[in-house]
Amino acid sequence: MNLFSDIRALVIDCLAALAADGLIPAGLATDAVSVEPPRDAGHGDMSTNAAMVLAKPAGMQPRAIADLLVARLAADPRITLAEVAGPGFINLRLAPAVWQGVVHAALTNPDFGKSMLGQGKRVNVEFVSNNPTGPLHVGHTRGAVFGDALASLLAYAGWEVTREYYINDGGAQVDVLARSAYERYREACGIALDIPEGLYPGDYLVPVGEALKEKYGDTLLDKGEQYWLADVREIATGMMMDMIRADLAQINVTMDVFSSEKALYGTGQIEAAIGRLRDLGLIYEGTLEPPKGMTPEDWEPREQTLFQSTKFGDDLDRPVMKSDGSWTYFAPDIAYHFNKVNRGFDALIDVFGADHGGYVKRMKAAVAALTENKVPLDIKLIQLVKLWKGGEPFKMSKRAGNFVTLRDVVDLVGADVTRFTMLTRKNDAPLDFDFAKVLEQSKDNPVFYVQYAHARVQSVRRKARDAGLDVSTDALAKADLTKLGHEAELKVARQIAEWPRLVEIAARGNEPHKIAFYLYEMASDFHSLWNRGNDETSLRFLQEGDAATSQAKIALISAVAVVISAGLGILGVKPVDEMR
RNA sequence: GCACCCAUAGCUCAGCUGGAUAGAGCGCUGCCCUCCGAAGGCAGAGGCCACAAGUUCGAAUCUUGUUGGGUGCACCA
Repeated sequence: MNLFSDIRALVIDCLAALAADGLIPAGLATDAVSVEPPRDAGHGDMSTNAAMVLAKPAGMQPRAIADLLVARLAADPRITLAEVAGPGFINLRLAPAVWQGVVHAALTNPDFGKSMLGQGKRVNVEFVSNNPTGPLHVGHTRGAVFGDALASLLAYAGWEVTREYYINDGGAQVDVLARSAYERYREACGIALDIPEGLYPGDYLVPVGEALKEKYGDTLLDKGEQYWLADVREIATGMMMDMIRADLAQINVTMDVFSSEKALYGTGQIEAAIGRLRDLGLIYEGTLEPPKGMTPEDWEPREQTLFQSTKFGDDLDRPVMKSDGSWTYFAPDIAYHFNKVNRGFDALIDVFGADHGGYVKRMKAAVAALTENKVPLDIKLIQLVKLWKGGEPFKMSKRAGNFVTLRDVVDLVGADVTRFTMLTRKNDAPLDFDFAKVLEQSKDNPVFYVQYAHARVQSVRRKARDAGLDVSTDALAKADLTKLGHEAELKVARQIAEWPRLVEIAARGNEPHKIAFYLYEMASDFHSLWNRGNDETSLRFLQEGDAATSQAKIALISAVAVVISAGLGILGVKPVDEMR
């Protein structure tokens, strides 16, 4: 159900009919024909650029095509007015019944807004994916919220989505974790704590130490790490992953799949992935030039096994094997992406922190090479979150680790506010998060404003029901929407009609923030329509006309609530029914 | 030195993959209540879309260059 694609289909049909009649050349490409809401509502409900984009290939004046097209379009019952304007736009005015149909559909069709854009294809969204060495902090939170909302958006737009977490447990930092946990184990055994430089000091490892004490007693004391490192690493990473899962649960993020980097070793998958690149002639032994302008101090030329990523748009070829013969971090990453491809995904999305920007080209190059450009990889970079409180930079009271964790944020403002706020910016723009402002009950706080709109609709419905109006879905579905005619009401109807289209636009660009902005606009349109004071006066306003009019009004605002609820659902925010 | 991201109203930011006179909120100015929710409403001022070329019917949007800010740049993940 997308009014804009319906009307676009109509335009295309009319063009075909004109071609069939020999009035315009046959076989013109119509890809560039679009139907959009005009910027200025005074221009009509919709406008199409068809005449302008076809003028050149048809070898005709835009005006001539437009005149022909207008005549055809006007014959459709949905169109009440079609006229040529400006350089060749065709502005369309739609019949009231069309808008009523939209409101009706929003109320009665549970799939209103959903799209088949994804055609049921499988997409893998990989996000968070941080090292299992500690709790999630604010930066991870933004990535988590973004990835989760993006996944929901794509699901809503017709993709089959897998949410995936890649556990970076193969590198040196999990050894550091194990050593840090061992210090906590000693502490649990009654030995004074003295954490060496370079280890993780966070007190979140205290329970790990205790668990180790529980399991091993004091048998690990005074033993070299060759005796305990592997076991302690296993237990510590396991507990860290439990903690991370619990952190994610705090903001209602649930992963479908956890993949482990470590688990790739020894399976032959890395060798297979690199082998495939080698078969493609993209692996060679070579020596890289030092980067100009900033040669590292310890630079020495060394021969490495390199992947020819420059063939796929990277700036340098990248090492997959160190000079000592072990894999670089890039190799398992290639294997992991190959693994995802082999699991049958039609598209891959990675959500990275902005500090991994330098990694994007090589990863895309690897996937492009492995799949011969068949499986697209989109990488979304998440910019930093700056924390504030009432306009002042926010500092957490000192805790172990000295960073603000996901739990800190959720404790202060709750999961819903956290999620919505994190989505009020494009992923590639820095985000200001002000603990005071996000809780403010005012118009310039989008979270509140949207929730308030939803709550207000529910409140009006309750009051109307108590006053004896039938507000059941059945009754509203039959409401006579021709009673709606005020400009503010039409504006709301137009905004509702925009919803399915916006979903597709947001999904096409992997941009969930557009949902948040849309919801704010929807709320704003609703509030200006319903500027009738409190619920009591709202009710009186409702009852001003006859019962049919009242019902039409309720139908309209109920449709607003349906759309807001759907949008919040994508963002992973629970709509509220009552403001406190 | 190279690459990536960013640059839009005084402030914080949208801007629909190229559309018409560039939008919103806050702030500012003026009006509307002063008994029912002002958490409002109406109106207004405010712009060289960083700069310069190019592409075409048409550019904030695409290309190239310049300036200014952020990030990252070989055996760390």
